[in-house]
Amino acid sequence: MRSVQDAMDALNGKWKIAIISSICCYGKRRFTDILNDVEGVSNRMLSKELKELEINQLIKRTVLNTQPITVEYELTEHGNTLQAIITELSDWGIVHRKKIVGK
Amino acid sequence: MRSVQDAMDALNGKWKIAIISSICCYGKRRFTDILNDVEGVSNRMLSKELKELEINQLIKRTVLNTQPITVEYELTEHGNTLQAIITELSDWGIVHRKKIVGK
DNA sequence: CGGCATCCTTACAGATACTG
DNA sequence: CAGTATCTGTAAGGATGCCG
Repeated sequence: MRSVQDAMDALNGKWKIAIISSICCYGKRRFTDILNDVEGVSNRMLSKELKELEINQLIKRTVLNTQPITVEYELTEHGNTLQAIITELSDWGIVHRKKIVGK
Repeated sequence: MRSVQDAMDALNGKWKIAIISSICCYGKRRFTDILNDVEGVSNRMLSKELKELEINQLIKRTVLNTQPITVEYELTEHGNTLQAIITELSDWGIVHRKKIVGK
């Protein structure tokens, strides 16, 4: 019961799922890349959501020693376990949309 | 991709999952019962979230012809399909909590 | 009993500009 | 490039009171 809330807390915010999907899809992904992948997100929000995902140990942030600096984001092992849930949510979302919007 | 967002939209708000869990757990549940089940929710919020759940055809609202009136809420067939997701979320939430808070 | 109306406070999030 | 800082509007949500 509380555990469901824990899970939702880790995924809340408008962009987290899209961000995870972007990173997951490419394996590794840079800040600006994600900014472009996720339609509508601002750098401010992206920064904030990435930070929260990192705190929750769903993604890993790596600073590369280049000039100018490059930052790579990738899913952690723990982050990867989300895939099953995302898939289920996606499946249900499709059914749900058909149900509500009509076929 | 959008479908995940559709699913999240249907489940957003602070209380929806708890409300669904309450109804689901008992089969049928009345307004005040849910108000007591879900710790911290106000009648204003409960009313609002129930309405949204009803619009999304996840719950069914039935007014009984008593004095004073009684209202019963129950999950629709469509609402019941959420159980799989809620279970998965719950499982993941438990793992996640262990991971973050530490065992 | 089961809400709705109102008021009010805070959290969320966009736009823009700036920094190492 | 990868963010931070600030400023601002909106919306979520709590408290309370009223009504059929």
